[in-house]
Amino acid sequence: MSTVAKAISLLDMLGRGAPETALADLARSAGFDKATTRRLLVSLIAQGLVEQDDATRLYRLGAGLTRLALMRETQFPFLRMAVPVVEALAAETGETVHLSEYSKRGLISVHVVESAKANRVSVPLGEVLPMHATASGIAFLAFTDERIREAVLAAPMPAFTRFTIGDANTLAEHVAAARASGHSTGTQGFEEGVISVAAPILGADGFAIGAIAVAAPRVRIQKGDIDRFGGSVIAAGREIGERLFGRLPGRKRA
Amino acid sequence: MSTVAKAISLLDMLGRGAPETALADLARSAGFDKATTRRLLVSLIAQGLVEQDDATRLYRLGAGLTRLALMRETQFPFLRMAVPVVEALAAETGETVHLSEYSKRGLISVHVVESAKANRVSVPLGEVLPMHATASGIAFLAFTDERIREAVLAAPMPAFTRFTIGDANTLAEHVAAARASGHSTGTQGFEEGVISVAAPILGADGFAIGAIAVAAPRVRIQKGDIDRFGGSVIAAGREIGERLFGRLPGRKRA
DNA sequence: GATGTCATTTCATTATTCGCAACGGCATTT
DNA sequence: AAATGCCGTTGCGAATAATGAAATGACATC
Repeated sequence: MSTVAKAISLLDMLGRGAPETALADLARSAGFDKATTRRLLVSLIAQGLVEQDDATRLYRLGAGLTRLALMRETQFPFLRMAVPVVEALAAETGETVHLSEYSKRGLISVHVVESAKANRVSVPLGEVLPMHATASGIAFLAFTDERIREAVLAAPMPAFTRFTIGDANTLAEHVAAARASGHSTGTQGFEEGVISVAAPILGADGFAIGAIAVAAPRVRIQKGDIDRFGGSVIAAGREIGERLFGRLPGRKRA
Repeated sequence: MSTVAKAISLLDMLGRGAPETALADLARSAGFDKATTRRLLVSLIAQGLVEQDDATRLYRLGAGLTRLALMRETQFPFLRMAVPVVEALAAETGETVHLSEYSKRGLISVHVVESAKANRVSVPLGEVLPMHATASGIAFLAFTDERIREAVLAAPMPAFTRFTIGDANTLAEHVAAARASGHSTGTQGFEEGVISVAAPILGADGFAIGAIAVAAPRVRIQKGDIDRFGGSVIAAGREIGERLFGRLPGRKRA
């Protein structure tokens, strides 16, 4: 494990739990020696990625992360382009809508608009969505590079509910159906009682870079709702792609 | 120089220039060997903080940064609490308003609402504002921990314009005036033709954690505008602090 | 006042990182 | 077509940075 990987894993741990963490807790859950952990934190503090409370000695994520994320957003305005579309879709459907972006680790939920209804689906920001267990993941897989798809199909598929897809064949069927129809459906695969409908967001090269999804409590879904949501998320996903890269991204750039 | 410091400096370079950078350029401007640079990038890619275009081999900042920044925002909702106040101040003043947060490197501008007027001040997101050359920096210094203030007063003060404050005595005077009045004024110290008025945002311990500022073209500022803006930014800064930490943070936590 | 926990520092050992050099791919130039 | 130059990538011995055990001091609890 490289030193930078260790340092970044500390950032992950700082992000996971409470807003602030003690050195000993961090060292314990990371599995590093206390001295090692502290040296890594000192390096991260010097770069502004971590801050330490002067009084309590507790560590927390630093503003340097916000800075880097803003610089990325300036270079590639994913949120600026996508958020209005997400809001519109949420208004149209009245259900929770969430937007996710591909990363090595999985799909990262980067924006959420929750339904105004009392019984609604909640999605934490920054959460990593598993590819095999969510509508967003399946929609993404259906339109991504073959190597990524094969890697996910070959990887283990942890079960989150008793409905989670657990084998490569079933997953491949769902992916094929999504590629054919342009949208995917997730039925309680990640959380019980939740049904989602998702569509991919395509990049300049025609491969998926993320997904947009409508998520609603199962009890509220009527016959026809899924098809209606499907058409809406497809349109929304396509509009985001067009706003980011211009009109009509085809399979493979010209 | 620690390995993690090198890796993070690469993230900085990726954020600075064009949206995508080649390995050779990165190695050159960072001063690392090509092999070293690449190994660091590979580590960063594995963690999702950097992405590489499969076709062009160019590197760019990755979605993992957005994830970490969102997790931080979840733990400490600075933007969620502050943005509405920034918007309100922008609406009230009709000028550009920007919000910044303290970091080891300087004040990071984390949100900007630009004036609707044609002649307006523009502030790039993620930019690091120098403490000695901006109204925000002086407002921050006036209400920060003594050690941070002394460190800035002792540090070199690069000149950005012919109006930039260049010596510790002058800066200390401005800071003292800001502490007395509750707000600061920046007169073309960072960019010519721009006047800013700023107030601190105080944390739970009574020390500054950031600043909020109104920035307008010098030619539009009338007599009385500065005092009017001063009162408004003080109120806005205080409201952000209250929204974040509850009512009435005094000097030093009880 | 004793005990336990915590953050921080030190130091010899070890493992990781480093930079040189070489290779193959690709484009432009001769 | 051959040659040149630049690029990204990889291998290997040398150099350096990271490591973990242990010691220290501060703090709170018992």
